[in-house]
Amino acid sequence: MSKAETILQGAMQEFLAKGYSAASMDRVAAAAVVSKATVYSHFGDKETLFKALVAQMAQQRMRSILSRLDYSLDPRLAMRQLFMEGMDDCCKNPEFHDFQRILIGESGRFPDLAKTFVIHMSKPGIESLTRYFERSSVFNFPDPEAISRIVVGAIVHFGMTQYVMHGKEIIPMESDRLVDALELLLFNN
Amino acid sequence: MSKAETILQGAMQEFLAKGYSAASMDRVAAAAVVSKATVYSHFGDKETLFKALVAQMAQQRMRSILSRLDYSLDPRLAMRQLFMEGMDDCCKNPEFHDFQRILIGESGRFPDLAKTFVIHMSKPGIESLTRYFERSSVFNFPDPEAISRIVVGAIVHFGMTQYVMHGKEIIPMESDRLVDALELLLFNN
DNA sequence: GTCTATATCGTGATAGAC
DNA sequence: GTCTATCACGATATAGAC
Repeated sequence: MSKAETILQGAMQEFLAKGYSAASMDRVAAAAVVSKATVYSHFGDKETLFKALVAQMAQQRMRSILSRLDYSLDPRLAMRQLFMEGMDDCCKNPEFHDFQRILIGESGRFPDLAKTFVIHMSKPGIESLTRYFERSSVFNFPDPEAISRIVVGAIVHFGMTQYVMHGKEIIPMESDRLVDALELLLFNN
Repeated sequence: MSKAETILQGAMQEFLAKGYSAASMDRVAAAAVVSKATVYSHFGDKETLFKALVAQMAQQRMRSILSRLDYSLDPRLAMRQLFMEGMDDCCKNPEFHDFQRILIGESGRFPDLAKTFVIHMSKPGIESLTRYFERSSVFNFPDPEAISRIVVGAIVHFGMTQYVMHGKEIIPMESDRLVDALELLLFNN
């Protein structure tokens, strides 16, 4: 593994755990088992390192979201499968929870990072589902993109409330119930 | 205005703009036009001040969410009105965007604050809409609470993507389209 | 390229006068 | 209760030896 990769890995630990401002370059170096000067020679400063890290994480996540839709399956099954996988992504992945925390938390001071996330994750996700609605003869939505947004929003927000915001015990709900309800709405029972 | 209120107002400025870690007690004192020692004499330390501030903001927001549902209206109109108001809350309110950023951003290190938000805002919102679904004879959802979550999630996530995450220009969409689509799904045409 | 050692500054928090 | 002045610390960033 190259030194730059090692540093990024150390940075991931530190930034995901502490957020941008509270993260310490000392601890980044320590986690990467490298001197602090080495960190600064590879990435110019804290902000640059942070942006490189987020770009890398977004890229990794992007792969997993593409070509999730199986056009050969029965639409009802294809949707169920997609919703389930989306739920797992949003719910069973503590590292992704931290990623959301830091991205949203810093979206005020790092708007470009937030936009990168929207461009590489939200947009492709919404668009591929929209295309599926348009192409499948089962659906006849007057505004497929709006429906797509409702579906994605419902799933993402569920993971957000239950896990990122620790609402799991306060307003408990099995993710299957949300998937069933989505199916009911989309297929009109 | 009492000194405690003055301090909280200064703290709001600083914390909403910078987040928890990057916020400076010096600047809080400066914004409140008070000495730093005065801040510390009223609120013991930075963490306590932060929690007091979030509690106050949550309480203020809570009021606006209660009793939003008009049972005397035609369900279709009542829903439209509710969705529109929810959209405005989530979209047209920069201060709320910052509030979401900080709450979510710090939900890892301040889980109690996140839970407070869920208890006082998410839960009542979802429950009151669920009750409406249950009581209105127009709807016959097998799982009203799940439907309620879909609706709330779709609206909150829309504001999140378009405004908090600056996706407005990247994946543009009028909020009316989402409201129309929600109506279509709920009323089954 | 990588290290050790250091410069410089802003931070949270407090002591003590009034 | 409120101020001024200050402390001890850890932060980002860099200089210079190897």
